[in-house]
Amino acid sequence: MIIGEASKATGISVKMLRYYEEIGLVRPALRAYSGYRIYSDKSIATLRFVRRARDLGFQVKQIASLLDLWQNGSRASADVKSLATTHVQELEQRRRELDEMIATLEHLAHHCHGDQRPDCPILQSLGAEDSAPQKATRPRG
Amino acid sequence: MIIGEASKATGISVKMLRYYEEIGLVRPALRAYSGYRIYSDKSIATLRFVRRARDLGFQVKQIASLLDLWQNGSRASADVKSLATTHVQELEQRRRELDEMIATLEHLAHHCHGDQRPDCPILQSLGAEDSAPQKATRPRG
DNA sequence: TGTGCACCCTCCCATCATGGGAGGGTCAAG
DNA sequence: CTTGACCCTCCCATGATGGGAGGGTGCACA
Repeated sequence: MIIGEASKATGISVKMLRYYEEIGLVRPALRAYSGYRIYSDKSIATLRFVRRARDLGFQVKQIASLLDLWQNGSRASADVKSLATTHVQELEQRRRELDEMIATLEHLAHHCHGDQRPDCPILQSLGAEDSAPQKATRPRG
Repeated sequence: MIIGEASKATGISVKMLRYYEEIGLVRPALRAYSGYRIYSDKSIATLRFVRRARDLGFQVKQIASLLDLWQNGSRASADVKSLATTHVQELEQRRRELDEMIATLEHLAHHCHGDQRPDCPILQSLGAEDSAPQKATRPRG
C-alpha cells in the first residue's frame, strides 16, 4: 500500500501520515525504490489505532503511551485505565467550561430582542463596568 | 496605567495585550516618552469587553465583530444575536463531540479491570480489526 | 514508444492563541 | 548611583493540521 491508499484505509490524511512518522509517533514506513512509502497491514492496523485514539480526543503524546501499552504484552490494565480516566477528567473539565459558556450565552441571547434596535443584553453584559460577565446562574431568586 | 497594571485590571496577560494590539483587535495604546504603553480608562473598558468575550469562547475575529457592534450606536441587536447564536451552535457541536468521547471512554473504562493483568477493553476497542471504535451507545439490546 | 495524468517526494509557510526568553532600556526607592 | 522591578522589541515554540511549490514516479492509453 502506498500512502494515498493508507490514507483511505485509515481515515488519516496523507499529510498527517507523514507527520506522525516525522514526530516519531509511528515507525518510519518502508520505502520503495522510488522513495514511496510502503505500508504493511500491520502498520495500517497501528495507524487505525492512532486514528481511533484521536477520535476519542487523546493527544499525540498520550497516544504514544497507549501504543506502548498496546504493544507491550506485559502491560497492566491499570495503567491503561489510569490514562483513560485522567483523559476523561480533562474532557469533563472542558465540557463544564463549555456548559457554562453555553448557559451564559443562551441566557443572554434569550433576552435579546434580535430586531433593528441597538439595545442588547449581550453587549451590555460584555461591556459592563463591574468585573465579571453576567453568568446564567439563577435569575436572581 | 502602564501595561502591567492594565494586565491586572483586565485579566489579560501582558503578552496578550501586546498581541491584541499587534493584530489590530484593539487600537494601539498611547505611548509615554519612554515608549511604555499607556492605557486609558476607556481602553481598559474595551479590553475587559475582549476578555469577557474570550471567556465566552468567542474567537478573536468574532470579538472584532462584537467590538464593532458594541461601538456602533446604530447597530441592530439582531446582528449581535445572530453572532451569538451561531457561536452557541458551534459550542454545542463541540459539546456533543465531547459527550460522545466521554461516553465511549467511560463505558470502556468501566469494563476495564484496572489491575495487573494485561487484558483491557480500552486497548481492544482501539485496536479492533473493524473500522470504528466501539461506541458507548446501547449495549446492543 | 511517447504522453499525460494521478500520484508521490521534500521543504517551507500558515494557522490560532498563547507563552518563553534574550538583549537592552526606564523608573523609582533606597 | 545602584538595584530591582518593570517595560520595550524580536525571535522561537507549541499542537495538529492544511496549503502549495518544485520536481520525480508509475501506469494506462494512444
